[in-house]
Amino acid sequence: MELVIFDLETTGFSPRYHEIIQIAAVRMHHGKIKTKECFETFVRPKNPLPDEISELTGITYGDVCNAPEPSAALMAFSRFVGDATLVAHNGRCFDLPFVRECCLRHQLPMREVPFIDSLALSRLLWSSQRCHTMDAVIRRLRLSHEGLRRHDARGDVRILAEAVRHMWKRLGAPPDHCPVPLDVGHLPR
DNA sequence: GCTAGGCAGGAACCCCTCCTCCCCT
Repeated sequence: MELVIFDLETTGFSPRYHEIIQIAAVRMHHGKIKTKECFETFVRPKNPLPDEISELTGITYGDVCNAPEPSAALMAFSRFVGDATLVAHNGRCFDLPFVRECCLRHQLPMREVPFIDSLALSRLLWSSQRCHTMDAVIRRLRLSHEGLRRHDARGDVRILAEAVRHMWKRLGAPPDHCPVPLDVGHLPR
């Protein structure tokens, strides 16, 4: 099973009012993380970066001012994904709606892509726990994020890939059998 | 300064519905 673990940084929580400013992804093949097969791009927003977003993510105007426009960035991301299954943390309610809204806004034709929400892996693994944030998952798995910046998509996606690998293993699922039902997302064609 | 929305779990109630919280930047 070929997985592409991805993460977005945005200017806020609402796909309708906010914009994607960074996309990062890493490929996982048969349960092995391919650290050299990664995708990273900043995305140029139409509106100025809010100060609190720069503080949170470390992303500055200098990072995004000459970055690809959203449609070019998403098309490149879609080519990187290919026929793989997408994975994101809370992607069903956050990352995928942002991608879909961006496609609609830029009138990009879309294709369906299989998708796994790592939130579902966490809820299945620690069903008695209420908190399933990325930080909680990292803490429970005792993962180190030394040298990786949280809230930078490049750092988050590497931590998430490790987390997915561990949760998958702990759930006792073989690398080619997803332990939770597959969902569907959209990417530009 | 505002902004989403589907899910899980609990209360109240006997099987659903409603409510609140969660989760992402």
